[in-house]
Amino acid sequence: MSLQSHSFDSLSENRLLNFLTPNDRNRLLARMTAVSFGLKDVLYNAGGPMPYVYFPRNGVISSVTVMADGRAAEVAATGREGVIGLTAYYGAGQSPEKVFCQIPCDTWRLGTELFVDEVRRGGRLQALVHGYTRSVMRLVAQHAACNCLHTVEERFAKWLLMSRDRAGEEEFPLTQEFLSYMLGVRRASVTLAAGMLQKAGLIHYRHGKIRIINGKKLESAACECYQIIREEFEYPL
Amino acid sequence: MSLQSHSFDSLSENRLLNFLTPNDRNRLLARMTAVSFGLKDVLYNAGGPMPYVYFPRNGVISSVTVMADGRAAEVAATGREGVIGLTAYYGAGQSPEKVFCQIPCDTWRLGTELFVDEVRRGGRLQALVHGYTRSVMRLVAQHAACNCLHTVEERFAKWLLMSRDRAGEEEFPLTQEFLSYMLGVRRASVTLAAGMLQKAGLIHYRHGKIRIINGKKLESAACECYQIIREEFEYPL
DNA sequence: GCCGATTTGTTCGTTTCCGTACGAATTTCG
DNA sequence: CGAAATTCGTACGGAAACGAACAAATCGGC
Repeated sequence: MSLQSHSFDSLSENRLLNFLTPNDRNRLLARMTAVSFGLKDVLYNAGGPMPYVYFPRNGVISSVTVMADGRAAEVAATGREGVIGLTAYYGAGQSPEKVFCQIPCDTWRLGTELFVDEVRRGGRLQALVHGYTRSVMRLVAQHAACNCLHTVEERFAKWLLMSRDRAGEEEFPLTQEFLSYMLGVRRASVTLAAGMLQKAGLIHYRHGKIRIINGKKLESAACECYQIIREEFEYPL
Repeated sequence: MSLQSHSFDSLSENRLLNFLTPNDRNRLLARMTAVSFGLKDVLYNAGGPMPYVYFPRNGVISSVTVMADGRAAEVAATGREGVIGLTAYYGAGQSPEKVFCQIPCDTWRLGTELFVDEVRRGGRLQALVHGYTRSVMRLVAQHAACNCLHTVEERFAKWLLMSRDRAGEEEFPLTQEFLSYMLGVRRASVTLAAGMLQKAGLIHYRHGKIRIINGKKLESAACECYQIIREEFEYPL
């Protein structure tokens, strides 16, 4: 994690912040700090405190539910369309999930209490946060059903496409070990699925990096959940 | 679905409403109608309108995500601890899920716009709704991971216990066909799991009715997710 | 360019669950 | 009471994924 100084740009690269009026946005930015995260840097531990909320400007942040035996599954991925620490606004004292950096990213960091106060003021920020809440609930619900009903290969493709959309990149760092943790399956199952998709020419990967070759066909390989989620997050105001 | 007249009792049998001040509660009750639902009655269709919200007084309401091929999986069960139609407050024009009656119940029905206006006033109702939102997000996230990581038998036991807590009954109507729809698995898989639990003396079932015989042991048969969710909603033992 | 660490490929037997099908038991209703 | 409908038991082959282990490929640092 690294801190940087910043000038008060008109746009913030975060969708929620960008929908604010320039006045509101600048007031918030004045209280924020630019913070960057590297691969696997932890923002919150499960059951740990949430002193800050974060507005990603790029990259992807993952939230995973961890079971008692250490196994885990991702419940949400957040990019520049959202904010990390939403549940604090709804009264959570500790993070219910482990939250960490999946694709290296830059964020705006804001003290949690400041965030809560700002949202409570109402206005457009509150409307945005409420709309985002609705989208997150839909996302998690769709994942829940998806995890019951769809194969590893379909979920693998869905996951890649979602990461691409959020990061805005066709290539990003990703090990199969890591992804098996996200999907809640064996690493060998990921190898199998990855091999199929690579043979079909949809992706290319190699020692910790993966690249999407044919996004259109990859969408066909993914389950319907991907489209549903993508549409959910294309909310205008 | 049936409508009944009602007198303005001081308590409503719904946990959210009961936490309100008597004044607030009575103001809401004055605008509500008592509505009862029978098995499989539909409150909202997926993509359909949400003209009313409902505060259950007993029984259980299920929300399921339905896929294009008709298969489905439950993402939430709601009893007297919550409210149906929460997402309307967060700006949803249509229900993202199919919502229907799982265990026959009586509810208080309130016009959606009235509900939204009341919550927007702030005060204790808003605090309760926000806290409930947090709990629901946790519930759905836990289900999402659970669906990846736990067996049908574990999830079966979890489901029974959650239904019992919400309905406040040890016995309720339930067909295996119905449950297979909830769990997103084959009916034959449910038969297998049910047979195991019955042989072990934890439950007894017969032609559409199921009874919990040994709740304590059933908790051991369930995955850890059950306890986590129960604590989240602070159900009494 | 070599070495250790990381990442990926592959194998084995096993378990869980699937899709399908059909018969038996139970309940409902005319 | 008898017929129809619902619900449950079970069986089959097959697919998907598991847990574990080991070998091969690739990369980064020296």
